[in-house]
Amino acid sequence: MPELPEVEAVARTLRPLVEGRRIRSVHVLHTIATRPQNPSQIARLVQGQQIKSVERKGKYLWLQLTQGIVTLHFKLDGQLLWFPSAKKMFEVANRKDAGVHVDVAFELENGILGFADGRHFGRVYVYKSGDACPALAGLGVAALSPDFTASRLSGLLVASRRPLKEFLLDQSRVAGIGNIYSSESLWHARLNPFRRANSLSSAEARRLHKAIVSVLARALECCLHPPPDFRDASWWFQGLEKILRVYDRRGKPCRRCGNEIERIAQGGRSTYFCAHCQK
DNA sequence: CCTGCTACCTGATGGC
DNA sequence: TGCCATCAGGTAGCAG
Repeated sequence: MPELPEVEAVARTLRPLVEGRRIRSVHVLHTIATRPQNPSQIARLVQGQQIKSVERKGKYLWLQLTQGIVTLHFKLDGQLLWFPSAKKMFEVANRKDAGVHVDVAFELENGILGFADGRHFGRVYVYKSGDACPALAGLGVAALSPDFTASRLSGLLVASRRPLKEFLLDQSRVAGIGNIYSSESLWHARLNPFRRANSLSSAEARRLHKAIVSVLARALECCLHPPPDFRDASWWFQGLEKILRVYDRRGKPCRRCGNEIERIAQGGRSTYFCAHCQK
């Protein structure tokens, strides 16, 4: 559930399911998801603890325990699954025919929370506190948080000479924007992805801020209707293509000016944009 | 410090 | 149909 809106929708769906529950045990089924932390280390820190809350910053999700945290990062394809019992989970998980790859399972009083990722990119780590997690500590201002203001964005832009597209993907500056919503935000702001961050006028910076906020908010609404269904391993976010204006539209007409949408590579990732109306 | 490149995995898709 | 190349919503780590 890659970018901020998807992870936020997951967080909201997860809260009523796990908040206040106790973690009876942890099963690490694929150690690649937790390496270099080992299963016994994880079990020792987590088992028996209560989940006080579910938190999110950028694309990171974490379970706040009585003491310590469990961070979850879904990378490209990771997802959460919910099973009524360990028995039910092992009936479908990690069998050749089923296509359900649970890497880590948390056994709670009311069911099993599985972290699943067939590609094994996603990661689950345990820390004694939020401050002890370097990845969380390195995140910049959270997009959609009250701190993410136009002037805050403007200050960050001025300090960077990177192309706008790469600037937006840098989680240490603004946390939560990924490859889809960076292209979308630049299209809405009518800004060319090659423009240097520090070349923007203050009016352009405000335009970009407004575009980011509206793109993420709209995507979140979409991600909540319908909300994630952890009981269905084949479930995925629906209908996002309806709200996307440029992403994955190479060769199609720009919805603003009719010019052909281009796809180019920046920093090894695809950028979609309209060369005619994004200046 | 900053930037650019590679690696990490697996599965789906498209061109020939 | 088969095969190979390319692509995928992300980030850590490393070299320069």
